[in-house]
Amino acid sequence: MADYSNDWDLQAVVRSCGSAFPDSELAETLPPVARRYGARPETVNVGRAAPDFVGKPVRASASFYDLEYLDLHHDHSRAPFMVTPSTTGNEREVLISFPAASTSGQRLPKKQQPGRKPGVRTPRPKRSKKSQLKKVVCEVPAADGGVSTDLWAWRKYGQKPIKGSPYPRGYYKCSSLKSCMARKMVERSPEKPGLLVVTYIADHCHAVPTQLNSLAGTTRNKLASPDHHHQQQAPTSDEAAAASNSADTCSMAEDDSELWPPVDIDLDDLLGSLDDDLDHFFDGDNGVLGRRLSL
DNA sequence: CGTATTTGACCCGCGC
DNA sequence: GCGCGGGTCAAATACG
Repeated sequence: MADYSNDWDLQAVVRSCGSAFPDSELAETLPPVARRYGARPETVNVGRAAPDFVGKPVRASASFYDLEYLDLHHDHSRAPFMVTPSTTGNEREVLISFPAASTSGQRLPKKQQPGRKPGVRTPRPKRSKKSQLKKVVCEVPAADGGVSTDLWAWRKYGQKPIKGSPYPRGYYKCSSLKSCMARKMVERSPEKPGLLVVTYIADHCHAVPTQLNSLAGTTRNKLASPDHHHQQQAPTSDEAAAASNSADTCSMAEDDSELWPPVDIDLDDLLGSLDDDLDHFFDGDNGVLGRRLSL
């Protein structure tokens, strides 16, 4: 079956980045997989654009920063990222980078260690070949307010230290739909600690959730507690948390106060203004986008 | 009580 | 074939 049938979200990411360039430049910059997005008229993706949020730290009760939010069709000079083919040479991989990195916020600490009893283990289905997975790699500023975050609801399912990198990598899967295979990995760039490297893998098999974290009832939006500031943890854990929270959508949980400047915006307010913006957007000369909204 | 996060254990692909 | 390293699972725990 066409394994690209659910590509649209990844393509959306690429599309978003692509607009940072003049079309001609984009055509030269992107590998085939990145240029292919235009050929999907049936897509249901709503490319929300939120130019006002680019580079602007915002705090919300859930994630709203998708690359989709970045304004890709208006002001190129404001587009905070660049798209380049992955250095791996893999056609299925695209590197999206956000040059304007800022310093990372410090995250807090956590408590003790849960664990898992050795032994019992259920058999798991065979893993698909890694090399066959579609990947979109984004580099985003670590602490500028989460330009990198997206509309999807993610649930963290793992974290691993990566050889050669002082920073651990966080693993997230889409929590909107249990059957959704979309995943992402978030790690801090060893060369540029101010950058987070976000790798999107697989596709969402559903539309952007109108209610983020639909499976979750709660988004752990812990309030900052004084204790948090006194507890210190291993740097790698802090970094991981910072990375996760900065680039993740729904896990911007504990103590964002250190990570997020004191700008408080409710998601509803945010989306409300966004909707206005979108109405504008779709009513304008963007017939293409309008057509893409074919739900 | 339900859900998210943490984190050690386990699984598996890949290079040698 | 073996070992390494990355990716995933799932129990324990935190939190609303």
